[in-house]
Amino acid sequence: MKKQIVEILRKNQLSITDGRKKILELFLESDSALAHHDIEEKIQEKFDRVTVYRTLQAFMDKGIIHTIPTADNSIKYALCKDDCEQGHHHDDHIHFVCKQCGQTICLDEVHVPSVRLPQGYHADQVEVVVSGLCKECN
Amino acid sequence: MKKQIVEILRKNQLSITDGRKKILELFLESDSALAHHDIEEKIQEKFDRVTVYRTLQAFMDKGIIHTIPTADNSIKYALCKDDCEQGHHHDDHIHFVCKQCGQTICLDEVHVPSVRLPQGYHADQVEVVVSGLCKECN
DNA sequence: AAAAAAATGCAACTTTGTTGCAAAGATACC
DNA sequence: GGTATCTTTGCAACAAAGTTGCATTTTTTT
Ligand SMILES: [Mn+2]
Ligand SMILES: [Mn+2]
Ligand SMILES: [Zn+2]
Ligand SMILES: [Zn+2]
Repeated sequence: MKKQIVEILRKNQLSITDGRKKILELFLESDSALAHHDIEEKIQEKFDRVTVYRTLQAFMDKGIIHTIPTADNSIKYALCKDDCEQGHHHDDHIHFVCKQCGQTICLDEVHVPSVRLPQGYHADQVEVVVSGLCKECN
Repeated sequence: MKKQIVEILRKNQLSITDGRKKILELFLESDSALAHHDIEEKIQEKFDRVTVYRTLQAFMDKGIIHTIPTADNSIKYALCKDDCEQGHHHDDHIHFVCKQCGQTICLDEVHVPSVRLPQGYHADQVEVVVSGLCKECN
């Protein structure tokens, strides 16, 4: 695990720091997406709030994590499983938000459906967020 | 128009106040979704920030407007065209965000596709947000 | 027109996010 | 390993966004 973490950081040309290792570990351990707030809560050692922001930004830039849109002003972040790179994400899976337990989950095996847009529109990216009851809560 | 505004408020059992009339007018006039911030900008008369929050909340509760999730912490709001009521929204259309002009648009004529979830999951609601180039910017 | 009910504005506060800069830490090179 | 260089961190100070209680104003009801 520790090995894998350093591996990922190195592969992405990020210097290996305690904060980055810890936050990346959090993502690797978690099976649901994390908001900035969740990260600050879950980290026992305290890293400055600003560091967490900057780390998330760095991970985003490198294509290590991706965002999941929400309607409550609390962007969620999750590991990219696919081959995302520096500046280009290719996460084409859908996301699930459980109304019971509140967890946000990447359903990597469910690909985003293709949507037919009206004449003139050009789609770059399709985000699908399904809410309801998850496997556990159902 | 003025007539329609009062009509909508009355139908939803909201008392007719200047703030609500003005904000509802804004939504009726706009062809793109509005964030809280946009509303404060567009209103010339100044209503207190808190009033705007409370108005949006009231409109949401009544099913007059619906939210559109974003990945940048700026929830967008738009009029419900369908038959949304007190507590139950039935907006099953997709949303489009233009990367050029930044506008968020309800594509009322494009229904959300059905997604097949893994065993055990139960979907209540499907949100689809497509981003790319809009009709105008393409 | 008066009474009752509801919405507003204000103040005070909390939470969230941003920026510049000095200190600390990581990497590269010898 | 030891040192120079480059990067990251924490802190402070700030800005923006969101919440709550309460007195005043406005709207609705009678
Ligand atoms: Mn995902
Ligand atoms: Mn819509
Ligand atoms: Zn659940
Ligand atoms: Zn556009």
